[in-house]
Amino acid sequence: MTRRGSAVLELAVLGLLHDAPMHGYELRKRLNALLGTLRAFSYGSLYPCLKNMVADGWICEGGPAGAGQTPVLAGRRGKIVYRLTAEGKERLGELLAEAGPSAWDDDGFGVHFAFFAKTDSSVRLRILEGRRSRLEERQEGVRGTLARTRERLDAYTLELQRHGLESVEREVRWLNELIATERSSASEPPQAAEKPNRAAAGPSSSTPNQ
Amino acid sequence: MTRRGSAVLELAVLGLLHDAPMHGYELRKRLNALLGTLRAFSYGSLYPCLKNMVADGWICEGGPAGAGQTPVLAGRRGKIVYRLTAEGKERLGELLAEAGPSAWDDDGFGVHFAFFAKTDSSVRLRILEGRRSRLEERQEGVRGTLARTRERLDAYTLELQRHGLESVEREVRWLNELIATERSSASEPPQAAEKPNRAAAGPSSSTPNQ
DNA sequence: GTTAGCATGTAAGGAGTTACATGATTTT
DNA sequence: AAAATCATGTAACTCCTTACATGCTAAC
Repeated sequence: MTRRGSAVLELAVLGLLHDAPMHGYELRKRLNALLGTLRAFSYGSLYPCLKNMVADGWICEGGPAGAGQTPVLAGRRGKIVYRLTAEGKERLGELLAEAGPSAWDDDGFGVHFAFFAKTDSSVRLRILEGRRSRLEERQEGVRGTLARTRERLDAYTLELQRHGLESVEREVRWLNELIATERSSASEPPQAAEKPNRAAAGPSSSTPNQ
Repeated sequence: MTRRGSAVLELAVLGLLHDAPMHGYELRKRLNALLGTLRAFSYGSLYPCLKNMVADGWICEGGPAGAGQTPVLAGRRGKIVYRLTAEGKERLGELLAEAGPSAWDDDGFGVHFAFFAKTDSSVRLRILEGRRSRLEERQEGVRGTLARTRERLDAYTLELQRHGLESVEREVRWLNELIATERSSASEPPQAAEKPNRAAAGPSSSTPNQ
């Protein structure tokens, strides 16, 4: 159980490698595309994380699936293609089933949401609701201190608070819509989804990648 | 020039102590009230920062102003009231005159904005514009990778990207309004901004969201 | 054959939190 | 005087970035 960076990075890597084996460089691009405005990781955190995940047995070096061995391009320094191991898939399943606080906070929520297509409907709902109540708590806190100190604040500070609160309100409204959609379509994908998996039956998918 | 935490914390402390001398505990409350949803600091970063700032000469221990001496409540462990030194005021002035990248990024912008009442109008404008172009760059980047990878993304990931982009667009519109206000009132204080906005700037678009 | 871009890696350190340890003051 | 809260401080640890170092592969 070697220590590593955040659970965020671990989940993101597992989730991306679940779709297709990849090397680190490519992984980083997809990672930052996936997280968009939320976050960006550098190689300095990605590569050590990959090492640790290999040590933990979640992922391994080597080509797609059937041909078990490493390509062995000379002694060292070729591309290293990583893929999920069986334990890695299991681990991914555990992480995607997590609906506790770690999936509600600013760091965790985005990644969990990004992999909602791989997540059970009930878990999705609990994460959305957890996130919402987390935001509502924050709203309460800010509104409280704001009420207690409004008179001492200048116009700019006030405007900053106003904009901050409005952003949170906006996200709450967004969550409300998502929750409503999620509830109305009890187990369907949102509208045009295309990955109804989450059955985990077929191991050797053997995607002829690259 | 002892090392310390971010320039954010330094500026925030200087700005708050400029209004009134305070001890650390109180300072932290004001700090987190000031930054609202943006940020929250713990004692573990505040107290060491205060020490460093004393070492640098920006602040010193001791009561308000006229009565120069420390209250000296026994040998140790009473409240420690900090106040700005002359050098500290100078330093604050320098930091408030900063209109470069450090005042545009996610960390820096909020604090600089919070002290806009203490900032020159021209500097305010440059910071707002810098922040805006920073956000527009980010928009471009995300839109680009989104366009290149849209087909491979499921509905949830897409929704995440959409919401992220919309948040950025919203902040850009906010900045546009602020910039317009700033330009029209060349050197006046902002206005009694309670909630008179939503009509100030060019692009408007009246936000149809819900 | 040399520049440019792909690809992997690591050491140093910055920035901040958590958890703990302690003491002072107020409330009950 | 016990409990709660105010107040200060620090050591250990987490997480991530920057800056560097290296090598492979394609284009010109």
